[in-house]
Amino acid sequence: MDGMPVSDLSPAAQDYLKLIWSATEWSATPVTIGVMAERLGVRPSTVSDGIKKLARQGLVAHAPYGSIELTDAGREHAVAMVRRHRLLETFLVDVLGYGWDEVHDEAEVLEHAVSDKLIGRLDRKLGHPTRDPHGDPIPAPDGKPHAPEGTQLSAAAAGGTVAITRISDADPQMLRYFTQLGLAPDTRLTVREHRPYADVTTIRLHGPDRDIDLGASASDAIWVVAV
Amino acid sequence: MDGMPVSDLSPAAQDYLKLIWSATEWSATPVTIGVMAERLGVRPSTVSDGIKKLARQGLVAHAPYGSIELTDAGREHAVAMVRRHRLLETFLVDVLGYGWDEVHDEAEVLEHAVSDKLIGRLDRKLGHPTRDPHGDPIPAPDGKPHAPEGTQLSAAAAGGTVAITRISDADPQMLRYFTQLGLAPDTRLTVREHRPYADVTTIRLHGPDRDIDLGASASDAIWVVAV
DNA sequence: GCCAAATGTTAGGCTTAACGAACAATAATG
DNA sequence: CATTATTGTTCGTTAAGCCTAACATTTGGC
Repeated sequence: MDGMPVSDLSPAAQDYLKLIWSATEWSATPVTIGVMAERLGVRPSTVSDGIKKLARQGLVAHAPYGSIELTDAGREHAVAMVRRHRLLETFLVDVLGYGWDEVHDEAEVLEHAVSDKLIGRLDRKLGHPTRDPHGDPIPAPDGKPHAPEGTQLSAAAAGGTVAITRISDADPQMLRYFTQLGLAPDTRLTVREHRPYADVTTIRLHGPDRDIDLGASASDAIWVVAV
Repeated sequence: MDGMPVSDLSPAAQDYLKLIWSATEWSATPVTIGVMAERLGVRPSTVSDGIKKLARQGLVAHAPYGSIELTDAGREHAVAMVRRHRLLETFLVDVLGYGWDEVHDEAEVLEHAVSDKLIGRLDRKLGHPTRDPHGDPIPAPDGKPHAPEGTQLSAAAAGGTVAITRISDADPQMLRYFTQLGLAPDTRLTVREHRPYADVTTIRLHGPDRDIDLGASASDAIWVVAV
């Protein structure tokens, strides 16, 4: 139902589609021009122009002043880009020995340069992985979503013992902080308490048995599942 | 005397510099606007503009209507790009299992997208290789040339037994043909005769003991050393 | 050594992706 | 519910990198 490979889109178009898809992966917040502009580090006017063009190409649905949604064709390209990004991150960590906090920016550039053939080879080399180094699901070649699991740490019931399933890779700075603390995918911990007005969640790490206070942005970035 | 990493140049500028360097690697033919335009697949006017800009940046020496030469700074960037290209080709063959005739175009794109850090990791992963899959020398990080060796097959003495040291990667089509024939770096053969006006060189492959006639473009693309 | 052919340069346009400024529409507040 | 604040859109520019067409300079043949 298209024939156009994702590589035929401009890097900017690829970024737009990937961002729209990613923004709705873990929450249902509607995607707006402003949010996109901020995350892409460009001006709203630039995004407004760009979205208009994607709409003309039938990749997004967008009425002026309305919110932005992917069409089926647009979603297909977006998922292909996410697959690229996550396979590349996995490669950088597993094969080249990068730290999991160092891979995001590198993958961000590479994802626009690799061919479908290279992605296929990489997938084979890596043993068809289903999770990237942050625990994010890697979509299959056909775009099947690899259903995500877990809830944000900020929403996990106090007292429960959980394992980290994913950590948002949006902020490398934060990832380095987590590394220092010993927080990574598969780390086990107990949720001790949420202190609502301080926006602080206290957790206890298993193993070192250390207590850690996390602010809202940190406990929103960590996804856990009960064990 | 620079500090500017090669990644700060535009992809087009990187291509120009790499091409100028490569053109003089195996022969002393002066580089002209026309040659560059043809190899890059763009119009001479485009190259003329581009070279003027590189001259302003102090990366090439070029007086109007004159020939084109790299400055020391330009050479540094050019060699860095060649290093990237050849390490990437080696990676694609050694790690991802590409055929040596499939890697050129992929590397051509990737070389503009990888970081210096990635190149360093790749080099280590590959065991600091000194030759790429075509037998071309991989410059060291400091730009030291890894002295080339051998002569073109077209210039090798008839009757001599030689080993292939490199095969120009300029034409993937030709590489596929060579693969079919069993010609690759390290292949041993005997030069039987050069027939000057037919522009044909006859060689005998060791092992299969097969005789092969090669035209001028083929016997220019193959470099050999006496064994 | 002159003139034509080959080669190189300049000038003017096009496209993409960015910007800022001015304007339009929607949302929020009193 | 009117007015202000926020958010989104349009429009005119800019910078790269490409193009074509017109012009300039070399080079090579006779």
